[in-house]
Amino acid sequence: MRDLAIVCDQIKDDLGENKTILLVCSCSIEYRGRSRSTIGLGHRIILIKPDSTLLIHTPTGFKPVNWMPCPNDITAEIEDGRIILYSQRTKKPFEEMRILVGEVVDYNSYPDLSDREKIEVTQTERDMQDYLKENPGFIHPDFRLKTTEYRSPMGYFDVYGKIGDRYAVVELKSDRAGLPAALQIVRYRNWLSENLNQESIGILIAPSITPNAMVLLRKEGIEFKKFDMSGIKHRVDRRQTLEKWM
Amino acid sequence: MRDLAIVCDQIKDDLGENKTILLVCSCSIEYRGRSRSTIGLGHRIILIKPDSTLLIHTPTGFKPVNWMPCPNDITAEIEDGRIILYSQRTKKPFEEMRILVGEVVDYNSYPDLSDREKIEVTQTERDMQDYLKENPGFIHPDFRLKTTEYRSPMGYFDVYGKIGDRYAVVELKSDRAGLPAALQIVRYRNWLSENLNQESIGILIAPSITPNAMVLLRKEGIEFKKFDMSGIKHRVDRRQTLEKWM
DNA sequence: CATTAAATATCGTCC
DNA sequence: GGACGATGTTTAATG
Repeated sequence: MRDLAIVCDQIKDDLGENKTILLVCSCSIEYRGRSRSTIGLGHRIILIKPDSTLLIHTPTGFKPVNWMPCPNDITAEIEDGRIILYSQRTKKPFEEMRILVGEVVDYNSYPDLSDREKIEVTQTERDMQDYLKENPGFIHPDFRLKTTEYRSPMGYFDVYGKIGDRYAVVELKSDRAGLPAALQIVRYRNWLSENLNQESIGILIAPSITPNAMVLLRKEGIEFKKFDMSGIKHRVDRRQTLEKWM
Repeated sequence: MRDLAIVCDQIKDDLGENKTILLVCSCSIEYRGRSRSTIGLGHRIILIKPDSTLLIHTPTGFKPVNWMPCPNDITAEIEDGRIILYSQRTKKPFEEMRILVGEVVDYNSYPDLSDREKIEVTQTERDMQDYLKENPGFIHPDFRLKTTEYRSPMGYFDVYGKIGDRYAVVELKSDRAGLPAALQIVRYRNWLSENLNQESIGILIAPSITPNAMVLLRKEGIEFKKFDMSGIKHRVDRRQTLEKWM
């Protein structure tokens, strides 16, 4: 059993020096802000980053059970013989969290963690867009691109152009297209037709589509084109061995 | 500097016993699956949970830079004098990750973390719905509830009922309503009108609304009602001091 | 298992 | 700072 006062002082010091903190302990938590939550005593892993990001993980699952995004102010105090961590968000919306620490299983802090690398992600919707800019024929043999990311009052058109003398709006999804995506492209196409006072074309491009969405597209006369993400060249292909970064 | 072989053996043992693992180290990471990513050497906090959830955090920000949801198989090996963690998801979609560990800053594992508590969250959309069931007059003095969560082919109606001799669909948002929410209620109302062959009513209820969304609602003749979440009684009010759980 | 929608979603980007 | 859309979203509920 660790001496709580010593651990608490350590936390205060580490918070003051913006160290990375890993506290394994039992605790109960109250949150108030965009919503409100409470959870009773249980073992948790508490991670506090140098930027003040606060994450509390239970022993299962992907999502933290509670958290506080940076920037926020974190304080540690002893109240009635127990360590209490309090965090308050320093920008809107107001949010606050109180962690009552029970048993301290382990405490560690790290002063000098540095990470200057940026993650590179490919096979995203942006890659589809880049590919289609260079290969407009995939959309339609006669497709001529006018612009991408056009901001209409109905939402953003991912791709916008002409097929023959008709205007066409193309909606992209990097994963399976569902009802919302189908309704989105219907809405865009209809708005375009009304706005230009001329029948227009809508096309939905995605790796796959749900049955309900496909039914709607057929009914509305909108084409679905399957797009195999794994077949495209990436913006930056960094799939080398990682040796060069070691 | 720790002996890598010993650390690697420790990891193997801890993985075999489903311990909670916290590895602070520099590493580079490759991911392949729904998308594809690489990131070069940098300090990271690697958390492996007893259920095999794998989270890798950089020293900044809320989201893990890479992760693998459970269930997945994790192995540790030494290759060319370096520890390599490899994770492969054991259900669809196929995903895999390779972590090349550089400097090991710290390694800890915990065998017996137990958490049987469930978090209770209030002030969510569900709370709005419960409130409106008990206070249908908030929607309209004459509103008569027929059902909630009605599954229409256009999507789920949060609240469905009648106002006088007209049918009404109500869409709820627990946070600020934007264009997508406005489009949703428009399409629900329109589907209802077409389907019943009778002009129907749509109402959007949320704490606030974006200007674009409001413009659309006005144009479509749909009412917006402001709902102050903090004013409602919660399903279960547990805002007591946390002492009783300690 | 697939579909659907919520979430304290977070994050980036553009206005 | 607000608004808007993508995300390797995850998670829970439902058929």
